[in-house]
Amino acid sequence: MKVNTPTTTALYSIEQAIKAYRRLCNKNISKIIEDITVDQALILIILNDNSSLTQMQIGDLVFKDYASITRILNLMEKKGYINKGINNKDKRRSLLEITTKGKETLTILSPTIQLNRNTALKNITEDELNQLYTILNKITNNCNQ
Amino acid sequence: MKVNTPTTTALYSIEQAIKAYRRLCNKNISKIIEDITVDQALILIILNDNSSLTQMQIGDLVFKDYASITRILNLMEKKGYINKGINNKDKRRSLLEITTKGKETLTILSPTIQLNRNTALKNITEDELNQLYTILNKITNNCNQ
DNA sequence: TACATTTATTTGATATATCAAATAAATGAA
DNA sequence: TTCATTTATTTGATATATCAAATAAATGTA
Repeated sequence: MKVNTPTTTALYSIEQAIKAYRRLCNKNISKIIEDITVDQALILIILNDNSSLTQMQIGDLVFKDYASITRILNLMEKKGYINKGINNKDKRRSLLEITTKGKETLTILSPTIQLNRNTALKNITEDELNQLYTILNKITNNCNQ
Repeated sequence: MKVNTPTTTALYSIEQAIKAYRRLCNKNISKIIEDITVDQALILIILNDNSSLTQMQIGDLVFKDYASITRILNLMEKKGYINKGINNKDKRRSLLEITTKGKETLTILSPTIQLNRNTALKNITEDELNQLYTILNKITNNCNQ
């Protein structure tokens, strides 16, 4: 395969890393809580830390299409992790809040989420993390021009 | 949002970068060829450069589940980009080959694929690419332990 | 050879990704 | 106020992701 130039391997390795990380997260999370996905857990964290976010804001935070957010939130409501009402100040918007079950789930998952991050970043220095962050941001900006 | 430690931002930025890159690729590719996706184009490149790969090998190369490979290849065959026969040496395996249409498509797409890579990596030095590659590989290995 | 095990691919079920179009509420301008 | 435009969310259609289970061919072993 002719994919061994720095250009191609770098982009290739991004895909590889994120998939390995997601697999790890999914595996460890589903060991603890059966019916929640990594994406749903992340949204739960966001809803727990921030009040009165719109679905669009959530989508922007997690880099997901608004259509995906609609569907993910519907599933999360069906499973009792969140409540979805209507914002009376602006009836186009929904009013999202985490339920008690959602908060409890976060408490239970919290060590696993931390473990996943630590596992992924084992033996990587803070310097390297900053480099990584800087370079990836350049790529993101380049792509979003 | 409390996601501003180096640990979290780094992992977060991987997701962000790969999504931005995929969006860019999809947008530019679909401008040229209507009915092909980035994933399909990548598999086409691989099939063009390598003969007699199994579906599992392709899956390993592009970090995809074998079930996904089955479905993607079926779509690609339906659209005439590849032929899928049976390997008579081992009848469990399929015999994959790129069609003339597939090769022509690659020729047409080749400049766009190169442009996408160059766009994404504009103003990033080879040193940085190597750093990126090294760090991401560490993450991948950490996750796959 | 006969049977258990392994390997390659497929299928089913469910979740997410993406684009386009639809819906409905809010806003701006005449 | 009225109508066009913008904004937030939803829906439809199709592609991909993921796990588990099914299928069928190949291989190993008694």
